[in-house]
Amino acid sequence: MFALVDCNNFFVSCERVFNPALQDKPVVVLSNNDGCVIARSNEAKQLGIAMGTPLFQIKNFLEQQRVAVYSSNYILYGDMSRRVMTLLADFSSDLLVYSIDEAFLDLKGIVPESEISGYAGLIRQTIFRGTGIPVTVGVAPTKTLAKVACHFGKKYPAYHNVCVIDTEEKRVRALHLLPVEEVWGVGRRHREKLHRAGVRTAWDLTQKSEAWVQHVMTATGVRTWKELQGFSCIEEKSMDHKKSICTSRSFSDRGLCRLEELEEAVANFAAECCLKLRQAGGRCGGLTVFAATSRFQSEGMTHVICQSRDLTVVTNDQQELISAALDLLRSGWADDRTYYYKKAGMTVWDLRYDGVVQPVLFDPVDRVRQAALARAVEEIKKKNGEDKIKIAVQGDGYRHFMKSQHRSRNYTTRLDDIIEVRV
DNA sequence: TCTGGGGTCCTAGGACCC
DNA sequence: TCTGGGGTCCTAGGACCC
Repeated sequence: MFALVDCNNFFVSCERVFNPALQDKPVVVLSNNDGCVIARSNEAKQLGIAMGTPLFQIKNFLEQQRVAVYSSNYILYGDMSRRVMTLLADFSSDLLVYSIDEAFLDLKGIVPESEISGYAGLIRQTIFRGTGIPVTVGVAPTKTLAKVACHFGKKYPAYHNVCVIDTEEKRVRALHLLPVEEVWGVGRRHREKLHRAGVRTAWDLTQKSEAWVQHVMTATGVRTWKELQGFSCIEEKSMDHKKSICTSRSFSDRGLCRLEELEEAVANFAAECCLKLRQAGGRCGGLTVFAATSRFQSEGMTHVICQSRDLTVVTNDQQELISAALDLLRSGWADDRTYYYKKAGMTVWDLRYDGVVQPVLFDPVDRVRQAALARAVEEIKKKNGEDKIKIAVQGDGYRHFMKSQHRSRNYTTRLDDIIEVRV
């Protein structure tokens, strides 16, 4: 049996932990740049606020309804997530962190089937007491069915956020009640195709032949189809060994139009990628830099820069990555006219985690000096803080190009932001 | 005026090999 | 007029997830 533990309205719940006045009130959290709604409390959902709604479209409505609005605070959410996952690790040696707010636990051999419901309740209670975050636990023989269980655990209050699918009867009943588009792995495109074929519920999908599912939904769809029938076959890999790492941002207002501004942004993206790479203990064999005008820009005003490059020697050196990223940006820069770039970013790929570096005979880079410098910089950062030393081109202004007007404090990671309690 | 960020997997088709 | 057969590898694009 697998348990899926899913934090309820996670980003909103994080804000509520440190601001109890938000309890029972409508709350939304915005995407970076205060662009879209990406998390909603149940009260906000009841007001009809849809996931992904652009803020500007509902700004007045939010004010009228006295909805509390927060910019996203990923430092806070990331730290709260880490706390939740740390507690979860005590409940199974086989823990798979699936996203910032979800994890699968393999319960095989851990608890007898008759006690599973109680165990799930204990998980819920432990996480809430330890972090203040409410979670829902869904338990079933496959990960996809655990997702189904979790869905119903949230939907019906009588379950008290714990739902177990442990009999054939429960499985069949759950699948009949579940619209096919709610199934994990069925998105918008597949929903349309399935509806046209008369497939409305998860049960309907299981009644189709394997060949039909393979044709309509390819190999991933077949796995979903099997999982719904109770045959476990989705082997989610742990995210420790990512295949690529990306850092990207949108810019506020019209965007950036000068090369120097974009250079500053890209240098910071490269530095951020490098930090993530080092924290993961990896090196990369190549990189891509991109910048694009708004998706909503009228025709003729659009432009996309997207330049990639292999590295001759795998690296996680900050200077080298920043320098390579800037070369790529400049090589894609359009001189003929002015464009307003609304979004830019960088991806590193071909990641290696084995520490093996294959040298080349005529390497233009002095690796020994490079490593010595990187060590010195790292020491300074460790002693004085991550932001205390940087490459000059990173500048100090690029964050001003991004909007974040309703950010909460970093209650759990910054001493100056720690919460005060008066008695 | 304004519209997120970060990932994964699969497949078709092109390029190339002998 | 007519143009083989059997492979592998890579990549772009599509679909999905949170």
